[in-house]
Amino acid sequence: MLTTIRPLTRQNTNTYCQHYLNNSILTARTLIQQVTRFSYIYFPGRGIASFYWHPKLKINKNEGITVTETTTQSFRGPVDKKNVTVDNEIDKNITAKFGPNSLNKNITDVLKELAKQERAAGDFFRERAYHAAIKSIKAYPKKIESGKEARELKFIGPSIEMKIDEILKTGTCSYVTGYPDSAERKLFNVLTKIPRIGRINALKYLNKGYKTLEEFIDDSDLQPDQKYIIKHINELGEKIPRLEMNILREYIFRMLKNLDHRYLIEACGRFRRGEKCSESLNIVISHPEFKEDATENIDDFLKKFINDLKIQGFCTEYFPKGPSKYLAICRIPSKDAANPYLRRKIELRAVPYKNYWLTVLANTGDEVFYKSLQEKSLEKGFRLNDTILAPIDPNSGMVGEPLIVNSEDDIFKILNIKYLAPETRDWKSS
DNA sequence: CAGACATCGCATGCAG
DNA sequence: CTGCATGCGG
DNA sequence: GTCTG
Repeated sequence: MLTTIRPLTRQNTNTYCQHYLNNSILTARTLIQQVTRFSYIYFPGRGIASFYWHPKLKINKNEGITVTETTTQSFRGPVDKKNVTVDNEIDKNITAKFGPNSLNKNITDVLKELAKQERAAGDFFRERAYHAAIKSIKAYPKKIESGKEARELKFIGPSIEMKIDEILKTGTCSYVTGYPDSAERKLFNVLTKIPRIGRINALKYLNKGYKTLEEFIDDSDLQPDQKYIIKHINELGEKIPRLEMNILREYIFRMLKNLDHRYLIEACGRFRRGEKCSESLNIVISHPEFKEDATENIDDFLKKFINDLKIQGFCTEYFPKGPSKYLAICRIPSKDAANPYLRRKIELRAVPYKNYWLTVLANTGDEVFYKSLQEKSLEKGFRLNDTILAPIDPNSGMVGEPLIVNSEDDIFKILNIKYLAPETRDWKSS
């Protein structure tokens, strides 16, 4: 037996480092990547941008962290001249009631389309600019009668002013209609729905000469999950009605509670925000006994659980997306064989108990709301993501001890932000 | 009018 | 192997 | 795309 000879994995050869911004343990490789990629990082309350790392911090999974040599090296980016001011605008937006203001839906709908186009085109800043404009218009309590009137609002400049005039006149905008809905563009839109195919790869495949999905599915580079999704692209593209999401959720919920009533489960995403339908269901699972330092147990649990779902026939197929995260294709068992339920996408993940509410918050979204919340947290001197809520020392920029979070409300309380019900977190759409 | 705006951790691929 | 670039996702 | 200095 060649027990002494094992393949060298990349992980074994890496030196691990501690990221001073969020205390996460990263490989030196990744950390250096981050340094080069984001040459400066803002700290709240001061404009200094710096980055520290421990190149000699080594991790052994069994023995824990051993510091072989503590060299602190700092990278300094350009110094930010302007003072970071507390932006009352954002505060208002965060805490204000965000009731649907459909007075100017005719305009925002077109702008939303434009934002979508810019995203597909890869222009992140224009996409963002349109979203800012939409937000601004939604907060405006009157019906907009002219581009000039809208120009007074924040984030509306000369370009959008013109577009609004056009929208008011024609109901649409030549930038929208001017985009030909060609076969190529349609294929592009479908391709980007496939996991791990974004706009770059979609373009690459288009340039390779694929004209239809049928041709594309034979591409040898495709992974099983990609092939499966292509095969069922229409079925899986169907939106799940809320009622059905509830049944799916209930099924998993009962399975879990039968195992142990202490399991925590939350269906996040659009479902939690109270929307009528969604393309997938996003489920987060935890348990008080899920410890942060024993993630293998959590991985094992989820693996077994999802396998059980498959044995029962509820889950027809599943694809790992990481050790504690799966894409499960599920179908509600139907008594009427002639009318089976459709296959649905369920994102299942299990997390340590400490991260449960942070993960739920992050996964509930929407994107725009959560991003604002993260920005707001930084301003208030906290680091917030799906694994940590911790104060940042304004002088050193170092992240302190993670705070204990036992509910979603805790997070809002710590940040001193009024709790927002999930239903009101719909900032991007509607 | 030029430059800022920016989740970030991770996988992957390339050149040397 | 290292250094570097870049795409993706949620 | 808009905003800032």
